[in-house]
Amino acid sequence: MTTETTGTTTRPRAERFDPASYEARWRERWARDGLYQARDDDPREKRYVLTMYPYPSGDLHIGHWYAATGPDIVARMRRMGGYNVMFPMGFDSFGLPAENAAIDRGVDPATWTAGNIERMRAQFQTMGCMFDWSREIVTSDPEYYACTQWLFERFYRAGLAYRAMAPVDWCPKDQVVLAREQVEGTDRHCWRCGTPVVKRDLEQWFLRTTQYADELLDFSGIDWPEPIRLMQTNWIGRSEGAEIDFPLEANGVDPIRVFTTRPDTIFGATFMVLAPEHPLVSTLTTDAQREAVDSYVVAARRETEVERLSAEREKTGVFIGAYAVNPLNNERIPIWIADYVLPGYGTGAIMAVPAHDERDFVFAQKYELPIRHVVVPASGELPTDQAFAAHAADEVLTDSGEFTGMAASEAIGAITQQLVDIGLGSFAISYRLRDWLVSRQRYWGAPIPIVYCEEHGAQLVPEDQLPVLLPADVDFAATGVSPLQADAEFLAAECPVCGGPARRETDTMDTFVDSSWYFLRYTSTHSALAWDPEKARLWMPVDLYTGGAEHAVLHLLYARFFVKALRDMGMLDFGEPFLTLRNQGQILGADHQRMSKSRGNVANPDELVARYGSDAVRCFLMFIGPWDQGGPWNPTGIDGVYRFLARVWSLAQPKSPAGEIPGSGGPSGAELLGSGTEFQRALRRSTHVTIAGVSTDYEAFHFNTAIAKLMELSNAIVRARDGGLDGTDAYAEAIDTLLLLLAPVAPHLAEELWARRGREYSIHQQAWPRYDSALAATETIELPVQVDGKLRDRLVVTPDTPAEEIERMVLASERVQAHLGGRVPKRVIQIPGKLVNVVTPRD
RNA sequence: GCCGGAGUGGCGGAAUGGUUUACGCGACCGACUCAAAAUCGGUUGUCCGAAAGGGCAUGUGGGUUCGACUCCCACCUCCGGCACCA
Repeated sequence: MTTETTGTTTRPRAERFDPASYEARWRERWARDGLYQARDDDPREKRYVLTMYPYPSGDLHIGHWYAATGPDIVARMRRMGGYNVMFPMGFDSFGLPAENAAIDRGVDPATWTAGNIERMRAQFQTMGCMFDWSREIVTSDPEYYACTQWLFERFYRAGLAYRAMAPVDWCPKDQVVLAREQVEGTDRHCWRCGTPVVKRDLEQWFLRTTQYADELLDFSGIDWPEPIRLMQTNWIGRSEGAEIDFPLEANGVDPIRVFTTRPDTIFGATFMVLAPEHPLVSTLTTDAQREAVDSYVVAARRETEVERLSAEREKTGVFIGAYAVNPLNNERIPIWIADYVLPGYGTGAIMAVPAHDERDFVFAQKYELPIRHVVVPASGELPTDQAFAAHAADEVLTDSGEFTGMAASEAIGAITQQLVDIGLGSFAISYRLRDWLVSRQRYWGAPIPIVYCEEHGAQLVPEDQLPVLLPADVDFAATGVSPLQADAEFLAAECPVCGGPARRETDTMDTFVDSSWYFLRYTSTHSALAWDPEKARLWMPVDLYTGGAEHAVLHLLYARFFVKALRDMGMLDFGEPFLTLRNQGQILGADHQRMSKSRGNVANPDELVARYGSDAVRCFLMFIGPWDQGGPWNPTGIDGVYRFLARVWSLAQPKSPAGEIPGSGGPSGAELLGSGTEFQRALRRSTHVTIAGVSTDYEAFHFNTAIAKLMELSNAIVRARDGGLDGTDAYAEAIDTLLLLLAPVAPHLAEELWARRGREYSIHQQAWPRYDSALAATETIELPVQVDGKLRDRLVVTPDTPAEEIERMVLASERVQAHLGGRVPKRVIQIPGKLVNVVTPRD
């Protein structure tokens, strides 16, 4: 026994803080006891907490720890708050890397994936999260993808899956088509490998996401971050306007239908533009113009998507020789083709109003087409030149026949109505959103359950023949052709209608199909059905979903679409999968770049865990800053968090054999008030202020400030100990509360110390500490005193001191008097309990 | 270009109308040690001053207010998303 003279009182030397001595032991115990298994028959109210499952790339990196710890904290707090919490985990295990490994190294994708999953599962387990591993799912298991195929068949039967020839984005490196959402950036590159995509006309499978465009814009009833809602809203891109038919001058041809958001500018339409791909182009082109038009169309087809869509590129086009008629003033309008009009949006044709549309303006200038202003500011000032006039508020129509003088906002409806009345127009809405292209020309995915019969065309594989299994032992040569296409045994099928020979579909599904319903599978992992309806009703929807914001218009949009479609098929009774969504920030490399193997800036948590323990890594990650912000990785501060945990370790060691649980039977706040045990009272105040603060911080995902508050409490406990308070009920209450509040962040340390103090196993099954506002209240407050807004003095008063008394005390203050310098205060502002400000007359 | 988000000590950050810089890192000083590490105690926005004390400071410039990191207007920089969508 040693005696220390400064800082600490005499006590036995504490056992060294060594997380490795207990962390793994508790994890084994928790697993053995099934502590984190969510039971379907638990009568308590359910909470389904979910974090996005990872792709099994091989190793867990620091970002996985960061992403998982946040929801784990909330899940653990909810559980201690009395809820039946499910927090499952699984693997999104189909996808290209496995297949590329097969090509590069000759390993079977299934073997490669299984090995990665095994390693990552073990790494996940070192985090000490309360994952319910009994519900684990692996999307490449035949049991799982049988359900994915079965769901595809439901979508097909509901008319929500269809096959169509379409110009699609093709990644030449990965040899696969991509969904629109998987093509990124100004140079239109592949989301996975970064190679610029090219356009190809291919027959592909689509899911009809556009059917739900309007409903997907409705976020009422779900609590999602504003930026994600905005991104989805912009992606869907709803535009209200009109479709207008422009009859052709030549007889016997259908009119050209355009979409516009500005029908009020129709009197300013001086030419029309069709997309080069527009079906009417070849019929309308005059012989004189045919050669020029044909060569333009061919050139446009050869353009890459990048060149075609670049906004900076100079606009080009060709007059096709034909004319249309403006339905409202019968004016003759020349028809052009130009590739700045896109075939896939609206009707693929526009009325060009160069005075009021910047693109049309540029085009008109280049080809010297007339520019006519038909909308002017209400003040009546006409533009001095024939320049482009950006849209502004309070405009009126001019030079627009009977509509001249009408407010532009009103004219939009009035002109459209007139067109409706004469049968040449309709109110219309256009969306940017396209249907979801789900076919992938690769092996490692769920085969699309379709066969093609010469006589009966595309037919679903009968349900009792599912799953369509991926063949083993296939040849993964880098030929650019899916190995399935070269597998005669796989290709051979039977037509379910006539029993004759049929060819099997060789495309597999986008892995985002797998992840569009995995949250349903967790509710009934081993069910023969995709999910057990009763279990889904019990657990769904997900109460709290967390993950990266990069999925805003991918997974998060697809999953909402899926659930809405399944609801309309009568398979679910809700329309939103995730009630509350929170996005974690991204942990960047030390070089402030995204972590990636190729950059060599991936931080590996294993060394840190070995040195400091899981709890310290968890705490540190949660402490470095706001969870939704992320930031560059810099492990220097971990020592501070480790020291904090070591301090908790030494503080919470039992002084004597385990005893009563103090606090519960201790004096109430009211009894303590004025009891004379002022120091104990101060400690209890710290304890209860911390309960309130940490609870609200966890709930708001403010883990960094929650940990700061726990550090403050531990500092207060150190002072109390040094003041001789250990042994008191207030002291024991502070320690137990500290452990309970710390348990979600540092589950191993809290459990170990809880056990050492002789408390009931497990700390993770204890009730969340109760906050007593009377105990948190203060008897005296320190009021800052300002003169003209600058801090000059402080005043200690009781909260019930009358305002007149405070004012008298403030004005009596020497320091205030010194700063007044003889001036008479103009007024004294008091914010009760907050501050006093003495205002002097202005010079 | 359009739509979001963010700019506070040497560093990560705290405070969303009321004491700017909580909590932590780092640095410096001290205790313990033969010494070092670890641990513990202290100091730490900046300028002037021996001190008492005072001036200045939350990207920039204005405004509202007794009082602004916080609200309003204009601008600068950085990060993310979208990008010829009629």
